[in-house]
Amino acid sequence: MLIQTRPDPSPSAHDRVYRGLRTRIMHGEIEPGQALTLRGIGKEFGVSMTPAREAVRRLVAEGALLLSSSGRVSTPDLSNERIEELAALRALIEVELSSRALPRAHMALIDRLQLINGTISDAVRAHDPVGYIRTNLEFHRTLYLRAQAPAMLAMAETVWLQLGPTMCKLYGRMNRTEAPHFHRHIIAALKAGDEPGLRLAVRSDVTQGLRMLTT
Amino acid sequence: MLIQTRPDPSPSAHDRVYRGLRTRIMHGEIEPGQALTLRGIGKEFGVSMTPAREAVRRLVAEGALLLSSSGRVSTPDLSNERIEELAALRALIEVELSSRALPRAHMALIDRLQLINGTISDAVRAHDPVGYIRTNLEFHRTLYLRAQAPAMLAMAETVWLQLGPTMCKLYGRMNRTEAPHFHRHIIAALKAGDEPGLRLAVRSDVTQGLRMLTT
DNA sequence: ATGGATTTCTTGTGATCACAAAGCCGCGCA
DNA sequence: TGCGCGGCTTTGTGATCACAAGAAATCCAT
Repeated sequence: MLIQTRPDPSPSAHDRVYRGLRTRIMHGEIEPGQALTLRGIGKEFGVSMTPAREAVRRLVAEGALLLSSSGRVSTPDLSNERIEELAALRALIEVELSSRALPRAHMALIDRLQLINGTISDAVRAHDPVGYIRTNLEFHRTLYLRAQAPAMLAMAETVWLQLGPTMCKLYGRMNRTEAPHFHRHIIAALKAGDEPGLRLAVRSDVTQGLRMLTT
Repeated sequence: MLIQTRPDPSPSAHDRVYRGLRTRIMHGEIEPGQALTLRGIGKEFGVSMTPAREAVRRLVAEGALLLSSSGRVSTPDLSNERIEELAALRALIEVELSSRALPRAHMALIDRLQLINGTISDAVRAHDPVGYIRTNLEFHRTLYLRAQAPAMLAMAETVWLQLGPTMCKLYGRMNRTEAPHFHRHIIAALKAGDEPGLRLAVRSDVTQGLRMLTT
């Protein structure tokens, strides 16, 4: 069989599949318990089973997917204990990240955060759960990128990934009326250079968002 | 991510390769910068390239291996900033784990920890770096298992994994004279039920062990 | 019509192969 | 002697295939 001429020079096939699935999971576009098949993934991304399997294996290793004993793959349905753990991890890591970002947070960053916060409000008003989750993550990531701590950010994103399907389930059935108000606390603490206030605001935002996840 | 405690009766090929490489890396048996080949790994474990590639991809995703732009795979040589980040992560996560383990730490656990600590001293006296690293990790894991927090423990192990080759380089050229004395502080705090003391002891043990890693 | 057995289909697993790109070695030329 | 340069080799990538195990559908007997 001839190699199909792909115009993409840099991204390998498994990487495209991995990124595609990853963002879908992190943004909460796949609900918990949904089953996936390697051949289906391969057909969707136009590749064979081999890259699909590698991408799935990687996501399983990161806790974003669950591999049943028979090898079947699906999105995990988290227990309340697991959710509490992941929320605690978010609090630990993201508080540290925000604290490290504070000294480098200049006005341009704060402006961008306020802009993103406005987009969150738009998504809330439009009752768009996926848009809400995606923009909310963008808010946090924009702040944490300033921490210049890639290993910590990767850890935080791994936690987000594990919570993705569960957040899909939650925000699907809940109707927010406004953007999370702790984001305003975060921005205010950044403006004031108030580190204890920032830590408290980030911790509150993370735990408040996940307290309602535990049924 | 190795969450299930029971060994699978029929471990698949990629899982055997993954576990084999993982323990070798975590125990510091591979020094940083060492190159690996898929065919070599496959031959070593008696499998073809496919499971070897899946295992390598998984370890790359966990930060235990580095994939160069040309696809070559090797153990990473960490920068000082990265080491500092990982040390901070260890401090954050392991302090929390020890704190959660404290209420469940009974006498049998403390006895086991003291036994393991004795084995660490033996490894130090025998100038056995790999044995020292392995037993040291066993000390921490034994304590953290009591926290009943598998997601957090998995995160901690991922950090250990990333530090494995670097610890190999360090402990190879350093000659310890005694077991880490903060382990005695940890055991004392466990006996006394002293949570602040335990948090301080764990944090000290982690950061002290990694301060000398930054060249 | 219903429950159990059997067949069929689906799905994951791992080996193998063709191919491309990167490394490596040695030959030849200045 | 130093430096390209062309070929050979090594190595990763992804498609394809045979196989086994599980799930689903079908069929037969009561």
